[in-house]
Amino acid sequence: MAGPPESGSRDHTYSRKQKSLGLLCSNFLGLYNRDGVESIGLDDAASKLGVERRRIYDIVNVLESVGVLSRKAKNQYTWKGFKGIPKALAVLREQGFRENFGSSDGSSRAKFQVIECDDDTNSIPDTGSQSEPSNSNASKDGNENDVISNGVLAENRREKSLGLLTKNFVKLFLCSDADLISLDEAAKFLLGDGHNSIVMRNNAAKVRRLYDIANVLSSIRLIEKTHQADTRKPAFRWLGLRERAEISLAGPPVPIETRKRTFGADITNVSFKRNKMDFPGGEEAKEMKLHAKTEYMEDDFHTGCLQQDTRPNSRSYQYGPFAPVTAVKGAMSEPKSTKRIHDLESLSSTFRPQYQNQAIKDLFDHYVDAWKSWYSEAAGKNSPEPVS
DNA sequence: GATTCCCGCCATGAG
DNA sequence: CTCATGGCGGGAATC
Repeated sequence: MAGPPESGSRDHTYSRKQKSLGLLCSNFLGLYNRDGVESIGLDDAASKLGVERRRIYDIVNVLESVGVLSRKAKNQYTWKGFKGIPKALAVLREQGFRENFGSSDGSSRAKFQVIECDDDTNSIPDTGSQSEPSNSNASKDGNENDVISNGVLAENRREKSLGLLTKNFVKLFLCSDADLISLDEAAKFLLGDGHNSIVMRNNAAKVRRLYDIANVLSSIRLIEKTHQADTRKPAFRWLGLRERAEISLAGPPVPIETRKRTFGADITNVSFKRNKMDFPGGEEAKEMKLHAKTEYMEDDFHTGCLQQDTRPNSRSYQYGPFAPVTAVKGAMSEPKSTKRIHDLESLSSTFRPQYQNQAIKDLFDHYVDAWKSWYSEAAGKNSPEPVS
C-alpha cells in the first residue's frame, strides 16, 4: 500500500501536483464546505480523501489558523467555514499590532513571538500565544509544579509551528500595507531575522513549511502565488476575501497549477513599488505602515461575500488533478432566516466587549452588518453558528 | 542547478 | 503501554 496508488495504468502522468497539499485541501473543502457539516473527523477525512493522516494534520492546522476550523476534541474538528475567516483575521491583525509587527521602533528586534531557530537547539520553548495575560506561571528557576493542570497548559503546549507560522505569515500581510511579499522576505521574517548570518542554513529547511502553508492558503484563495513583476522571484500576493467569490462564481475548476498569472486583471495592481519592499535592510526596514488595511474585508462582503457550497446535487469532490472547486454561490431555496439575524444581534453583543480597540470594534460592527445582509440574502442553512 | 515540496520517520504528548 | 499529533528533513519531481 505504500507509495502512490498505482492505478494499474501506465501512469506516466504521475505528478506531485496530483497530490499537492493545495489540491488535497481543495478536495477537503469540497468535501466539507457544504451545508449541514459541522464537525469533521480526521479519520473520516483521511479515508475519504485517500491520504494518510499526516497530511490531514497539515491542512487542518493551517485552516484552523485562519478560522475555517477549530479543534473540538481528539479526532474532531468543528467546521466553521469561510465565514469564520473575517473574525479570525481581525483577531490576527489586532494581535499583530499588539506585537511587533507594525512597530517602527528603532530597537525592536523581537520580531515575532517565537520562531527564531538557529543551528542548534531548534524549537525554543515557545512563549505561548498571547491568548491571555492571566497566567502567571512565571516559572522561576527550578521546577515548576504543574500549574492549573487543566487545559490552559495544554493549549500552551500546542501550537508549535505550522499553525503559528501560518498566523505570523498572515499577520505579515494584515499588519503592513504590502500586498505582495516575496518568498525570501517571508522566510526571513518567519524564520529568523534580517541579520545576514547563519540563518541561511536552516532557511532552506524551514522554507518547506512556507510552501506547505502557501499551498493551503492558496486553495482558500486568501493568497496567490506569483512572481515579482520585474524579478522572477516567487512571491505571495494577498487576495483577502475578495477574489474568492468571483472565482467561484465564474469558477472553472482552476487546476491551481496552470494559473501562473492567469488573471492579472487585478484592480489594485496598478503600481506597486518596483523597488523591493522595505523589509530587508537596516533598522529602518522594519517600518511598516501602521495604517491598517481595513478594506480587506469590507469590500468583500459587498462584492459577493463568502460563498458557500450550495449545490443542490451535492456533486462529490474529485481526486483528479482538478480541484473540485467549492461550488458556486447559488440561490438557496430556504426561507429567509430572520431568526438568524436575531442571533447575530446577540452574537455581536457577546463578542463586542472583547475588543478594546475602537478600531477593531468598528470593524466588528461592520462585519456584523455585513453578516446580516449576507444571511438575509443567502438565508437558509441551518448551521447554528458556533459561539466562540 | 535551483525550486518546489511529498513522504513518512520518529519524537512527543495525551490517555 | 498505545495511539494521536505533528516536527522535520531527505530526496525526488519540476522548473
